[in-house]
Amino acid sequence: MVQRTGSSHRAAPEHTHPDDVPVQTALAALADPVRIALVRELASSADWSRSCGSFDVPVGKAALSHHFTVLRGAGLVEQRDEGPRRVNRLRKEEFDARFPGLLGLVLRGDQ
Amino acid sequence: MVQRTGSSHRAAPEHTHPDDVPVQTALAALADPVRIALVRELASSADWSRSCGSFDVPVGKAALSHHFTVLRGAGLVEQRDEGPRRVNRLRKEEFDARFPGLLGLVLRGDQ
DNA sequence: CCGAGTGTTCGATCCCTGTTGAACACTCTG
DNA sequence: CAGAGTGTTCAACAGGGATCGAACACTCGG
Repeated sequence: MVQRTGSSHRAAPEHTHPDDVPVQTALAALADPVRIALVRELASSADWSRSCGSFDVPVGKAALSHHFTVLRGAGLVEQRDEGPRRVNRLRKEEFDARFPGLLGLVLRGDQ
Repeated sequence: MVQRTGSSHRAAPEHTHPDDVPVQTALAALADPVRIALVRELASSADWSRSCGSFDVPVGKAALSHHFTVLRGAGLVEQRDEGPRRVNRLRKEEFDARFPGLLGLVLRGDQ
């Protein structure tokens, strides 16, 4: 069996590199409880191991899809299609190179 | 003549120490163009040298007053009454101790 | 004591963002 | 090819935040 992981007929999600993200956009993306939860949960998981629906947040899938769009637009998350689901990866290195320390502040989690 | 600087009959503004500020609040406070402008302009001025009305932002004084309330609530700004006006100080050290690097990211100003 | 200057508060408005349910699109399995 | 699972898009809605003008409070200088 061939592993066609990554070559779907679906439109690939649009990504924004952290280098192209204004500070204000990055801050706004992280100034939301649901997205903070997503980023934290994502940080404590292996890359590409979590599909969008696998997160423990109290919102429907429509809102969830919206939040991932925001995270992508802020250069925080990279997504890839794997069969029927869309798996995620936190862009730690790239984002930290652009905004040193910012991600760390959010992940610290001391309120 | 006596310098009564600081002892007015006006209610002193309520301040929040950065240590008591949640990350989300700090991020939300900085995720606004007007407040970013205020913080930047404040950073390039001497402490207590700027009154609220002396900032170059395109909003009326009602909105301006609101923004300073938000900045105080995020532990970013300290205010003191000097006669008829309220002068400001950016809480660089305290805020940076609580959120290392965050203020620096905003002050960098590379979009 | 009056007036100018400064800042806050209040009410109203507007817009943006987060949310939902429903419909749709795509993938894989039987 | 039907159906289950996953995620996006759409229209609609609600809530919050930013904004303004007006009224008010306070300080200082004539």
